[in-house]
Amino acid sequence: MSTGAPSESLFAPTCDHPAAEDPAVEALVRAIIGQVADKWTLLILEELAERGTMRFTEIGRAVGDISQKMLTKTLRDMERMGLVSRTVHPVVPPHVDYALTDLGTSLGAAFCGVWLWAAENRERIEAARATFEAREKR
Amino acid sequence: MSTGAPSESLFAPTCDHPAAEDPAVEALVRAIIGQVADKWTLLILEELAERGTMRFTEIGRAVGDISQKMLTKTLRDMERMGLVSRTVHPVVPPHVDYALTDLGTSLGAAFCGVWLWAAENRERIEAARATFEAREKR
DNA sequence: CGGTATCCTCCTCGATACTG
DNA sequence: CAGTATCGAGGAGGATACCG
Repeated sequence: MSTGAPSESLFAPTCDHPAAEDPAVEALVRAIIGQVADKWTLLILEELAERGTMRFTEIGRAVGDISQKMLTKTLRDMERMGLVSRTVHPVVPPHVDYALTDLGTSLGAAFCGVWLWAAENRERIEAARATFEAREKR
Repeated sequence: MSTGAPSESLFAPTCDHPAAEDPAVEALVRAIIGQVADKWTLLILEELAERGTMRFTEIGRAVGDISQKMLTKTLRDMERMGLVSRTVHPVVPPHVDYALTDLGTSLGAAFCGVWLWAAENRERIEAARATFEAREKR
């Protein structure tokens, strides 16, 4: 922000290799991150974290430009991992509520550092990109 | 610097919506995360964070099962974003060194929270998956 | 309303071959 | 050693139509 030193003490200072000790664990962790770091997952996570319980189409509208297929798929995957809970109210017309579990909420908190990093360093990245493009042409 | 960042210092523990205030910023941040949360990017980031300066084939060997194409592409993308620096030593045979920039190092630190989350909650996720599969069958 | 099923289109990614 | 160029398979993801 005002001074340098962006976000050093948000979490553990260095975090050299959290799960790198066990290659099997690392592979699993990597797989988890791969699924969790999905565009739609992140967006849905955000919306649910902000608004609490939401209905299917409500999430679709909030996220904006997501197809029904991707919305269903992403919600299922999140449910499968235990990030969201799905509650069906047996009425007509159907009514299905989605909400973050504790696990989902904690994931949102974990991603906070990355969000802040991206927000803080957005201009730096754009500048780097411009520099790279310029150097590329020469 | 930042266009109208009113120093929102009320980013308390939970980090509800870091950049959600400005949709344009959020879109850019999302794009950044999308690129940064790539499987190979994460792995290369890890290796470079642990070992420091490395050469092209050295990174390839360390990461393990990455094709030359993906290694080149990912390193270029990371360089483009200013995450790594690329130094060519004009000798025969060619010698190219890669190292994390300050930005790259800070990204590694930011991702620390997610790594820890994934490592800590690995078993919980696997349990949730098992539960989901079981419920699916009924 | 909240899905599932089908088709179709990019676009990523790997394998292979070649080069300075 | 450190790439670039080309091809081809496969999966991600959108559009559309239909169902409980």
